[in-house]
Amino acid sequence: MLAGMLAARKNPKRRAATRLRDPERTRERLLQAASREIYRSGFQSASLDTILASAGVTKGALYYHFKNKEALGYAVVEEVISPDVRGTWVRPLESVKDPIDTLIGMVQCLSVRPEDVCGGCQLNNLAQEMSPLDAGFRKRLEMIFDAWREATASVLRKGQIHGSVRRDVEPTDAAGLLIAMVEGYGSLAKNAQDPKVIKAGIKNIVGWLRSLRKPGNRKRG
Amino acid sequence: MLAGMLAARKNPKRRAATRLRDPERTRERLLQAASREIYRSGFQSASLDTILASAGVTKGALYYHFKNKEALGYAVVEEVISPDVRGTWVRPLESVKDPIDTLIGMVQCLSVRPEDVCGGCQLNNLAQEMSPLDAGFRKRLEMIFDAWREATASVLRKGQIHGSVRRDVEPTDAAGLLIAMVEGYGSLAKNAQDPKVIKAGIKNIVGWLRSLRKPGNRKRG
DNA sequence: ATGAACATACATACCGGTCCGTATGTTAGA
DNA sequence: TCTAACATACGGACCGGTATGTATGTTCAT
Repeated sequence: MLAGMLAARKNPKRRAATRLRDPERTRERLLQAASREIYRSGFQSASLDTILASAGVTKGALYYHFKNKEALGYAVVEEVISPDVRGTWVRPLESVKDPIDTLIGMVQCLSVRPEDVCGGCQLNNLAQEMSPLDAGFRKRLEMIFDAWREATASVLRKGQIHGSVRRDVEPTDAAGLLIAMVEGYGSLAKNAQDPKVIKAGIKNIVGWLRSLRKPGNRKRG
Repeated sequence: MLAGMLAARKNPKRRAATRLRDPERTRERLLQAASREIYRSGFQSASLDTILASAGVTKGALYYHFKNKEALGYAVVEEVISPDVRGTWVRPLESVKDPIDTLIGMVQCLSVRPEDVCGGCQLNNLAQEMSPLDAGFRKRLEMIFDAWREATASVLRKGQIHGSVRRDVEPTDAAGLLIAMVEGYGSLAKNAQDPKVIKAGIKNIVGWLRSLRKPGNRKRG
């Protein structure tokens, strides 16, 4: 046990002993490289050779860790995109006081960096490309959308109970509309290749979010 | 001219004399076939062979009428998608009485046929795929979006003058938001592969459109 | 009979995927 | 403890299929 850890100190200065033969790291590098390449080129046009070059490994490594290109894509959805969306749109909604303020803050945190705007939303990109073509992608992506919408609807319901959200708001409808707005503006901005579109979108979405607040509970006048 | 030409009348009864050698028709068939194949598979994955088989011609005809695949794609944007969007979202706004009612009617006319919902919006599909990759596509598609937004904003401005639209509405912002909602719900429905998503979207968009109406001008209580 | 409007055949490049080799770790028996 | 035997983790050549694009032949229309 101990001997194993200390073993093979051949080149103490070069190569931190963990560089070679680190399968978890290799798999993670493949996932990240695939995520980037899919983000740039779409799944169908994503070249495995490009992914391999970016990850610094070869076909052998890829097909050891993943059955095929499709499985690699599924893994990107489950292990890269899904955690990302959860961290951005679901976790911030747990244990929250004012839902509207929180949602406004999240929308205002949408990236306006040109690189992000021009590339679009990873989730939506893949959904648009693959959902009509591949049920495996579709189901995995729909689970992410569902989690996003349900988390938003849930926080709106809590707000209604607490009294900060209008009672005539349908939480599920409003959550769906919010997501449609976010993705819709993301699409327009991606096409325009211009962060100004997203900035205008944030302003308008925030305005709509304010309209969900119960009269008399306004934080800003 | 009169002599010599025995001209090989092999099959006089088949082939109405105008079927063969109709370059305009050939070009149009190529455009329509390309439009369908691009709609199904996206531009990058659209196969020229599939397009040719669908159009019933061969490579020679394609490369006689179009310089390359890119030029064919551009022509689809300009000669198929652009007129389609104009007919659906721009022309109905010309010479209109109540802008809100008209916009509501247009949104309610959004197709809920499974085939259309599952395939998504031609315009948005191409924009999402190609805008980050090809400036030629991007500019052509942006012109279409601009025309759509400007026509909508214009009709809202007229409504403000006429008194049917609230004065605190920013026409350009509202037009952009409407388009974002339409495309956003279209994206969600395409991913869900379920017309119910679009139906819910129509309901919510219509509700938002009603909120733009000037108080006292409501057509419906 | 001459150019326009195609059809045919082919060049070339790249794709995902397979196959086999090999270096590295791990285990088991003497 | 040494090592044979095996499992793991890759490297890299190679293959069939398909992609766009080209070069050239053929036919129709005037």
